[in-house]
Amino acid sequence: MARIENLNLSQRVTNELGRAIIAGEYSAEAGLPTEAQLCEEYGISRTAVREAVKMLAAKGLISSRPRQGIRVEPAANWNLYDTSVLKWMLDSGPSLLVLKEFLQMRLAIEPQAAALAAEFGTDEDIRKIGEAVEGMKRAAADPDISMHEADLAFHTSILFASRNRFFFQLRDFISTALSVSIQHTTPAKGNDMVVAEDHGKIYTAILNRQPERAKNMMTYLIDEAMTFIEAEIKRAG
Amino acid sequence: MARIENLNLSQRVTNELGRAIIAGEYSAEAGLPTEAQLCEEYGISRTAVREAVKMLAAKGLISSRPRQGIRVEPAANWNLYDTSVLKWMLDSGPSLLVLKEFLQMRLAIEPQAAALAAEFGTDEDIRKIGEAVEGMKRAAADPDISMHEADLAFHTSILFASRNRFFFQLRDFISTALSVSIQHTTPAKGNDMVVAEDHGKIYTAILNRQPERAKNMMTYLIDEAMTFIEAEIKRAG
DNA sequence: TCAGATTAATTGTATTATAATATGCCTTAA
DNA sequence: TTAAGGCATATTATAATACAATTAATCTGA
Repeated sequence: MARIENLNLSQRVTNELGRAIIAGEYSAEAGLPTEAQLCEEYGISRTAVREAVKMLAAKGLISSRPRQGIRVEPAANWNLYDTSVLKWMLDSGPSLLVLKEFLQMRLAIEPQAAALAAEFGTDEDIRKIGEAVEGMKRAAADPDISMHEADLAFHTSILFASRNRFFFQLRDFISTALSVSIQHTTPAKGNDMVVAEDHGKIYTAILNRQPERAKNMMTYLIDEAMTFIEAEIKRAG
Repeated sequence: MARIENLNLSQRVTNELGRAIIAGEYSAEAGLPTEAQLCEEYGISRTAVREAVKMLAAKGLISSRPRQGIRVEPAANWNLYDTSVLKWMLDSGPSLLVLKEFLQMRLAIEPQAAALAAEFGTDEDIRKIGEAVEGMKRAAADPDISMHEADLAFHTSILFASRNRFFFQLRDFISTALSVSIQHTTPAKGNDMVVAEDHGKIYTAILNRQPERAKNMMTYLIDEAMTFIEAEIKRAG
């Protein structure tokens, strides 16, 4: 197995197996090879294999029992809010369908997060949102600055400002969804300033402690992307 | 360690350590004991300890590196959407604050899920929602039947009907949030029929394919609980 | 035909040994 | 005195082996 990055052996095996499971390379009926077979296949010790199996089990992908072997759990049990699981999912091809599901989730989470930010965010929290908006405006004006990064910072800062750990916990999920979304919806870099200003309106609403307005502005923002994607889905048939 | 249920050794150690970490029994600075110390403390082999450590690491609670030992990860990295993690959190005392956070999340997720169910749920999906409502009505009329169970079935069936795997994935989270909510908000069993009928209105809206109405009805339902909790928080000071 | 015992396959746990990693100390030279 | 580099050391990472526990499948006997 190629040594990639700083990951240790069991982590690399976890990645490889996780990816394969989600890609559907092991059926739910047949399950995975036995520990012994995996040892041989990867040329590693049982220790490493077992640790990988435990990590995947902890993420809900598999379960293992004596005599029965290692089984693939139903996809409904996979912890999709685990960063690794999400990554493996996207490795298997981010279809337009998944993108739509992402946007449906964002439409639930982010407007509510914006409202909570307006209600409960500290001044410092809100200042950070403002900084992100400034970053987006600079990026819109200067092609050398990354718009994507500032965009992520904006959405993450709102989740943080919601002062609700369950919302903030979704930052990786939202970031991933946003990134995938951007890949599909950004045709030209012409309207970057318009986008930045739309984000600015959300910031202003939060700054002025207007939860409903912040929520509506955020809904609008995500709905725009949704409209775009639905058109694309229709075109793709 | 007491042998509880069918869990094997490493799973029991995982539970015990997970609970302790979330209860704050190990500081982020000091971290956990070394593997060797944990072996001695629990009287088990390093194999079992390491597998527990790997599982907790997979859930974002800890990380371990050579020479450095086992560190507690910042709480922001804990995967709160993992069923076990959520359980350990509640073991450490479900405060009114957590309850409020739960309701804020439900207010984001469930109305949107109801709207999606009205738009995309299959007839079979919606039939199941109807069954859950019937179950609630029976429970409201007959004190021998569990209202709680039917209530959970209702909310879960809507998540399923959303036809979005990310919403359905939250069924454990929502169920937990709902259970905690019920423990706090159900004083008497007098208004059970009213509650069942409120749920029935959501079902009817979904059945009639009225996403906006379904969303609003669900928002109303959860807002009721939120109002109750906010009053309780104010009273508790 | 069925209940119960037996067998065998697989994971679960323990033990020991060695390797890899990273921290902090120690040495050395500028 | 201080900074760079190497060395010792603590801890996890990996491997190998042995045996125990679990459970599915098979066999046995009435």
